[in-house]
Amino acid sequence: MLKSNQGDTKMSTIEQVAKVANVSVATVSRVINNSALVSEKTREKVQLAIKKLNYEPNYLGRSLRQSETNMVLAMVHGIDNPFFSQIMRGIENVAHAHGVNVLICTTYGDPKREMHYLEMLKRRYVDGAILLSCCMDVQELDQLDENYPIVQVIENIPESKAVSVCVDYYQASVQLMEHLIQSGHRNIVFIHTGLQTIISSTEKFRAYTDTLKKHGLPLLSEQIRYNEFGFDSGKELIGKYLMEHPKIDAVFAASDLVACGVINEIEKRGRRVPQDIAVAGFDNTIYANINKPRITTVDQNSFELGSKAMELLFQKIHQKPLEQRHIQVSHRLIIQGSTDSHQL
Amino acid sequence: MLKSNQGDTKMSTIEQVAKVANVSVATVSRVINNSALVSEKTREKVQLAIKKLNYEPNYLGRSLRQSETNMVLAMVHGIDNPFFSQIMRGIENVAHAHGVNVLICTTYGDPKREMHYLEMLKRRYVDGAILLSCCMDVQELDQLDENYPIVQVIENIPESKAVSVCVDYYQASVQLMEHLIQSGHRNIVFIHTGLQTIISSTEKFRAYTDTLKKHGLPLLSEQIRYNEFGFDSGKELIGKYLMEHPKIDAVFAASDLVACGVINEIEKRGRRVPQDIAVAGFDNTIYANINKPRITTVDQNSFELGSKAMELLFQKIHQKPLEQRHIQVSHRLIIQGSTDSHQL
DNA sequence: TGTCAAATTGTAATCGTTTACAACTTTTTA
DNA sequence: TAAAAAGTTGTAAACGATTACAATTTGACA
Repeated sequence: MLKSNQGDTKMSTIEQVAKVANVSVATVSRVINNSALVSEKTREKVQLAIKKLNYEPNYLGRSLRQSETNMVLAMVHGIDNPFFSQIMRGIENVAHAHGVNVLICTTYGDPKREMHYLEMLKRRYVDGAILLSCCMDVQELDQLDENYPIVQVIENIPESKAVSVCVDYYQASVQLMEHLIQSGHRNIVFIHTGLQTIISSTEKFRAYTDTLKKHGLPLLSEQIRYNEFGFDSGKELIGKYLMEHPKIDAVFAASDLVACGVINEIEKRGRRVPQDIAVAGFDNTIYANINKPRITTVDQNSFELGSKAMELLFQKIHQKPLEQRHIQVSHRLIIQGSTDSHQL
Repeated sequence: MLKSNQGDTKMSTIEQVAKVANVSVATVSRVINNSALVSEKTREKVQLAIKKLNYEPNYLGRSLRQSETNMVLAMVHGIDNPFFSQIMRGIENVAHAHGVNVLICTTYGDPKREMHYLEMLKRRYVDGAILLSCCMDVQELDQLDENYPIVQVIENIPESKAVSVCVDYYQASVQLMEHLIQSGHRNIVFIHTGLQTIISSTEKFRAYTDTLKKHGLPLLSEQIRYNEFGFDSGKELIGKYLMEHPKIDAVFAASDLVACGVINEIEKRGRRVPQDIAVAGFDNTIYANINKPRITTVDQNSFELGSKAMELLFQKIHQKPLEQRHIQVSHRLIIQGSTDSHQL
């Protein structure tokens, strides 16, 4: 208990510790950073004083002097996406191994909030940032990248010069489309709910169109702008498509949660999944496994996405040359009941 | 573009701005904080210099001097709980209205990580902290509370003196239990997966036992220690209970995701929900609405939980006297298909 | 015992801000 | 026109740490 604080909660400083221990502040600093050679006797004296005053070094002073904070920022859209959560674990794992704290902040796709939090980077409150979502344009991003250590994960802007870590969305989506087509589906719709500027969306869409063309199948979806990744937008969009194209027999949804919404709406309208309409998602989150039937999806190796991104960020922070600017992580197609009735 | 940086990315300081504008640092500072009276002419001069040098004030210096950072910490178990996500929105809403940034950090129930992040509080990196989860003991929490501005939300330790914001878990759970009993269920099991020291768990359990006793019904569950809030632990636990008590006809699960797991396992074993076994969850998250059938649950008014908590934290930070130490937020029982076959 | 090197400790500058106070202008007032 | 008041600006001391560099102590050795 802090009895020695004599009722006063105010923090003690290195100077007070020095006074109590009857040494100089330099010596106290050396003890704290147990780096330099300090004699055992003085070390003990100082440590006693630190205990007595309940001293904790002030990071602001330290960081100001050393011009590094040992903190990094992770910017996400919202924190309720289990896929992001997995990536965060990868990021945190590597960061903590280096004694660095990870701070998460949420933008909800609002450029103002994004700017607000990015000021932490500009104003040296954190050493670098990992962007899991980004709502600025290419110019802004490039300008940021020129001046501060940043790394993009998953939701990157392809035209930007900034470093990024991703899976091969195109290949993964082609595989998924091929699976649907091989299962006999012909009228496939793509339900996509991210921003148009985002690679994870454009690449999926490109794979969708290319694969359909290759097989001479009808292209039912157009690239659409939409800002939500949710259950309800999935419901709404499939509803619209079912009106336009009643013959739909398969759906490629850009995320598992969207796929959940799609399935919910399809069943509400009296059609069966997968017998009448097959549905596939993306990300391999808990949603894909809670849903009945389980949803066919693409696993993105999210832990590795996160750890790789953090490693790259460290390299940028310490100004080490990067061997490659764009890292690709492997993916895996997981076929389950929502597209394969044998697995029900 | 930062051409004026003459290729050097290094940050410019207030001193350089002062030199370029041909004024003193004090004047520059006054312009930045547009507080004191500065003549229009010099203000323009200074702003020009700021633009020219692409100057951004260093928060570390400022915070060191002002001894406040305008940042607060929100400590959560993990970021993948949609319920937490809602609370965060409440917190952020109030914080941003005051120009304060919210930083989220995750502990995953690991006391070491918790301590690690709490150092940010002790070392003045943030002005205060909101704890949405906490794995320290009462003594540690009380000591923290004596010395730093903290507020607990939902997962609080009841014995602690620290301020907290919660719903009335006891009443809410009693309501839920009464609903189950009125629906004709007699063999009700409680599936609980938080730590024993946590009020949201103990209060639910207390309501469970009290209500059963009141109606002379058998008490099938014992308070158990368990550290996960997940789908799989729900499956595992209900599996165990079904072996011990095959006559179970209702389940009260401590969270929606656990309820999902429970339902999944029950159906896997060939029983129907709600006809054979009714299942209720807690928190009113997206999980409760994705599941088929939809899950009966308790809405906790999560946005208000968050905003109230942040308001309290501001009061503590600014050392304003608190009118009450414990704030209660209203809840609402939501009856859906998992306990009521009329709603299927 | 005196000398020198090694080990330990202290002094003071520094990081980038804010701000009390002093100093200097300009304007107002008698 | 001089004095007082009001409006600007500058000087220098904080904030709390780290770290060259200098100064001191210690111990070994001849």
